[in-house]
Amino acid sequence: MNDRHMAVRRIDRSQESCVTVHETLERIGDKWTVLVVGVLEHAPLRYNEIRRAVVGISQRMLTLTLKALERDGIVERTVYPTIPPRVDYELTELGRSLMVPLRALSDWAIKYRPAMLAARQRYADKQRLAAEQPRFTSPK
Amino acid sequence: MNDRHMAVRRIDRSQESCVTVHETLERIGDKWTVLVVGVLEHAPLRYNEIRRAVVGISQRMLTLTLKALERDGIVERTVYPTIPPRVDYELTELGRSLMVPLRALSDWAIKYRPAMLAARQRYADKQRLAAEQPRFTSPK
DNA sequence: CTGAATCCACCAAGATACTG
DNA sequence: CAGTATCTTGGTGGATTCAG
Repeated sequence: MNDRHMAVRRIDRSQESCVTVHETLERIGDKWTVLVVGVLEHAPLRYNEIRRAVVGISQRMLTLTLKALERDGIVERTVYPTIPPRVDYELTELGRSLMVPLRALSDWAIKYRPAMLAARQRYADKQRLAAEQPRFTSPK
Repeated sequence: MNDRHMAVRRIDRSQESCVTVHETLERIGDKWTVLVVGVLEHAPLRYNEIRRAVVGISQRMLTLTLKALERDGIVERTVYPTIPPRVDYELTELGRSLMVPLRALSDWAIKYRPAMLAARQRYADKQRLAAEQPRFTSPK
């Protein structure tokens, strides 16, 4: 049994954790979640404060995102029954713990984004060349 | 100027890194990327080996995912011009560096998933109670 | 075996208007 | 101020077929 077979085997064992990451990413990998969590990192904010901080988010999406975050215990919702009503959102302990891997991802993104963009550029150039000079590679 | 104003101010400064995480998550937060990267962690694999390892992925999605990963320099594609053709995919150095924050996220997911599920359960119970016994909270 | 191409269903998400 | 409700749409992803 060669390396390849060993590797394919090993997939089964690591599949579990892969799926777990996948599920987590499906949860927080949507369009707005990390942005909302991000603005809540340093202090609790009110509904409209979040709305202003997360540029471009619609009311609907903010409400849905916050509700999902509340449901999963990432943020806590506090209602002050005043007039006008006031609702604060703040990260829970669980939410703050999420900031750790998020920061790791942030560090990676900041460090390697240039490399990614460079790779993308190289790929684009390669594609462009292949399209412009097909006679060199596929002399039909 | 109180804490809240300070916090709102600080958002501007941290906005940049938040957006960076957000962009990265939009890139790898899709349905299949992490799963594909996951199975490639330990060894290069051929197209159909990946297909079998990532249960449920369609040909189309695998091709699209691999192409995007190749474009961004996460995986490298090697063609062996044999008959039948053989194509190996393996993580690049950049791809392997991505495994680090991914593992951090994995650790978080494994550690706190129970807490998340528990929170979700509590939320569901709370909703159910509010729906079943509206007379206690909103005596219409 | 490794794709590319086409068609189609579904859903996330935006816009808008309304409410307590 | 803090949401809900409804409508609409662009894009993601699945199924299927064709090709080198």
